[in-house]
Amino acid sequence: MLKNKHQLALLELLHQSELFSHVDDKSLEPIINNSHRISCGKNKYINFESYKSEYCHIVEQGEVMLSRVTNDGDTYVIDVVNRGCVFGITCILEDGPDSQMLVETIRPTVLWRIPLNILRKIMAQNLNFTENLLQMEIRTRLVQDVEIEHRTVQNAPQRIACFLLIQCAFIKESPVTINLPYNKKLIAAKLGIRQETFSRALKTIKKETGTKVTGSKLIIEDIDALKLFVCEHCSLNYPCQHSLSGGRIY
Amino acid sequence: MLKNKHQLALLELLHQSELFSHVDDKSLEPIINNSHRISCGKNKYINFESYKSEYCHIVEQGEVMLSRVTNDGDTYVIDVVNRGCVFGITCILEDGPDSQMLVETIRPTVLWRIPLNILRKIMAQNLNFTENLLQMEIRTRLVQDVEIEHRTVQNAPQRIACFLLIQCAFIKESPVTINLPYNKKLIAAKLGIRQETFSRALKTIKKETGTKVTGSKLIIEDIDALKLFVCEHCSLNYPCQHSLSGGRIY
DNA sequence: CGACGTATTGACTCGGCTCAAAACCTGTGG
DNA sequence: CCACAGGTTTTGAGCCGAGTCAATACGTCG
Repeated sequence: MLKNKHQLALLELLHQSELFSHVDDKSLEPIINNSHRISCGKNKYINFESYKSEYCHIVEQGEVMLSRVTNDGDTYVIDVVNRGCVFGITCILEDGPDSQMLVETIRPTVLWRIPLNILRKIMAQNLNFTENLLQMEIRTRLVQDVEIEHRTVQNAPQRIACFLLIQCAFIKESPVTINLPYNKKLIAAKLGIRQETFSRALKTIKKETGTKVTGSKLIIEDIDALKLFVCEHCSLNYPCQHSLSGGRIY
Repeated sequence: MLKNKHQLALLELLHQSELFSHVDDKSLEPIINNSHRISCGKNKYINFESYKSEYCHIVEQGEVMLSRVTNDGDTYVIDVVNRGCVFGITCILEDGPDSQMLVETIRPTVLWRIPLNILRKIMAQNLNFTENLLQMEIRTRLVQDVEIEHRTVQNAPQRIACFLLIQCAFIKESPVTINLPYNKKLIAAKLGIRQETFSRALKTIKKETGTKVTGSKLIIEDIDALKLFVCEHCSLNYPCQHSLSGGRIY
């Protein structure tokens, strides 16, 4: 089967993504042939109108915000995701509930719309895929569990510090230089705090842990000080594997 | 195979539970024969020492609190569960992360310890079971999602009111009389607030919605007033199915 | 009846929110 | 290269919800 360059990019994406990495090329074929490529600029809404969806999406490039909107207009940011992330898979099983997410690009983005019934066929034939999906679902649930814990027992500076530790992943030696992955208002929203509070809390972190901040660039002089600042107030131990490893699905 | 009365009770429990209800008796046989019955009083810890568990549990009767403990001793209540609930199934797949829950009975309780490798065998043979597990895992994750939303956008009286609405399930006509399922301190903990705040917030609900409170008995005079009080501040619509229907797993 | 656990109330503190203003950045066009 | 506009971030002042600690009231079970 002849493939164009977009389809080849999709194939590579599927190979790299955690959910599809163990599926053989033959089974991926129907996905390639039936998915729809969406390319759009920043601040666009995807799939907003349809709640009970027959599609899921995978991000090829760019960045996407997943959020929920209450009936009176408040929003809560579920997560901000990029290349390789799958969302909308919640309703892969018939008669399951849907997730009612609002999906908005925060920079120019390419993503693919995959019909769920294609995935259902793969499930029926491939126990590996189903188990992999289950594994990722479990992991996502655990991360959320920890998220609730943090919102219950941690204050704003601690939550931000935890976010920073996750940004510098498994790096062990100080100093570490990192760039914030998106703007501060969005990070704040993801952590469930206001940007003003974020700004002030960052100053607290600066003072307490000797971290340097210039714009969106941070220099963590002493990573152990950061760990001391936050990891005692958590049920996990650094490096908290399943918070770090990607591969969450929504 | 001759079964004793405890084993018969387990069989009945499995039949009624959402996770196992579609599994045929022949496949349930190994569960019956290899599970261990645990009967204990209130305020006992179950399975505390072993994090990376080879067992899951199902509650036959009584009530159990699932919680997490941070390194500095703070606790957060994940859920309070009773008959039919399965927990510890998080590590059903090898090399997955464990959930590190603290499990404590809050009244005299009977539960069964089921070896996970027995369930793995059922998974390998029974796609229905695996899909059912996946479905429940997805539903649990969605409930948690809504939980995070509520902790972000709702205040204490609203969260309590939501809890009350769930208690009276699908009942549509006022007035409704309900009994709180366990003591107020624990309800408060489950909602992520202090018992003093709970007490004061309940008074607010009384004033705002005309609900009557005497001890652990509540009379909701006007269920629409309660809905008005809380459901606008939520992304779901009453009756919010997947918050209500049981069958969460942990 | 007394004792112990549970629940409520009061007084106080404090973290994070709100609203408003100022400062800073970045890109654009003259 | 500068000026300006728009967006983002920081700072300030004040408020309010929920936490804390301590005292009191209530319930229930011996």
